[in-house]
Amino acid sequence: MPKLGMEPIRKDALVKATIVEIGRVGSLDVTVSQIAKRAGMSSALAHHYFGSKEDMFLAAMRHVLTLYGAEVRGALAAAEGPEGRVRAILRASFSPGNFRREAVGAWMNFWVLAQSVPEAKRLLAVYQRRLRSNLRHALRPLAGARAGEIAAGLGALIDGLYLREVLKSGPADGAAAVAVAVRYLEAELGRL
Amino acid sequence: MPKLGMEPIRKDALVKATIVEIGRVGSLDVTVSQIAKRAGMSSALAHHYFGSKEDMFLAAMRHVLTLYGAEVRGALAAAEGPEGRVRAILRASFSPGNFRREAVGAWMNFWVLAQSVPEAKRLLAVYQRRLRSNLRHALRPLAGARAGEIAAGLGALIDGLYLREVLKSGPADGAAAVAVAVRYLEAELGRL
DNA sequence: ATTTTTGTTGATTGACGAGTCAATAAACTT
DNA sequence: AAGTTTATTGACTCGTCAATCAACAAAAAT
Repeated sequence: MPKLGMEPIRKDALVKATIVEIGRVGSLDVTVSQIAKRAGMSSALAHHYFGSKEDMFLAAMRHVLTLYGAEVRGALAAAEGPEGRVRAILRASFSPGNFRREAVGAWMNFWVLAQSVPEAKRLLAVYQRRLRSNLRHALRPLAGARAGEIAAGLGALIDGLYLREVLKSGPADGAAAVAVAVRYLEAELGRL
Repeated sequence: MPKLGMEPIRKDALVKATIVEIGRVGSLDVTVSQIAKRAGMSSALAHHYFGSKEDMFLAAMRHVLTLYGAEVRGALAAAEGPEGRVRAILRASFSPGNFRREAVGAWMNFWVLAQSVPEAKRLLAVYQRRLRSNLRHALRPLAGARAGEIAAGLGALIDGLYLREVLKSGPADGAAAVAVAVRYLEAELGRL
């Protein structure tokens, strides 16, 4: 009994299912059938809405990046003062949501995807540039000419702390990650 | 014309070919045939020496970790003074060899492998513990009680800088990575 | 009322790939 | 010389999976 206007609903369900499955399996070795099943439809329908598995992956990646972008933007809007802005970015980057099994798995594997799929590489590069630009902008009033260098360090540190979480068996600890990043920031600002 | 004592030679060739292929393809989606071909033998022989593809991956991972460990140990032996030891670890971590396409690809994908293969996870955890222990030990005389925290940050930073290199199209720049890490160190030691 | 568009799936195709096996050959052992 | 161990591969099995297709159903348009 086909209701109309299913396309966006189906696509959305597929994108979310893709992320969950990648996180569950821990790699991109997920079949379209697995994803479709979790999204409550046949694999044929998945192929109908997305032309290929790769398109599904890319859509999932855009979704994760969009969520993250929105989180950062929201945190920035509510922040006050230069330092508040930097801390807002850090808090958004290490929010509990970003440390959920699926999110971390998704990021990790999108990195791998970027190795072989140019469009994935492009998307990641855009995200990295934006993150760094945000950091640099927020740091300018605090660190002047050194803002760029500090932003580079902070950006890498954020990614590195992500990686750490992957290896831990227990529940991820975003607070600890924030603490490390804030320490670095304080050190760079000469407040030790 | 089978010469005897081929086993170690074949295994070695396979391990190296595995790393190269993973780096070339950019994911773990390499076939045993590809690896075997690059190593100059049939896929059947690869299966003969390693029981399975997974065993091949694990052997390759051990190889990479062993190389890195040896590099760090060598650099430490030649270092003088506490700060020299920290810098030695950084230099070893960001040596040109570790930034070659294959090496970076290998590391990235071993991280993914660790998600689904417990033995891989164990190996990576051992490496991480050792790196951190080395850093902490070297930092103790410089930072006292804060050595642990700083080591945690530096360890994550090292991994994060790796990730950055993956996205860059041009040749990797180890020197820039070292510079960022050293900045972090200097900042934490309050020498800005 | 019938044609078109949208939604949906079971069944199928076609390719590919991990792992096995039988067979062959050269070296070592007795 | 006969037998054993090691090296090696082509051919094969068996499974999996992305992508396609034919067919069916319901809403919209004509």
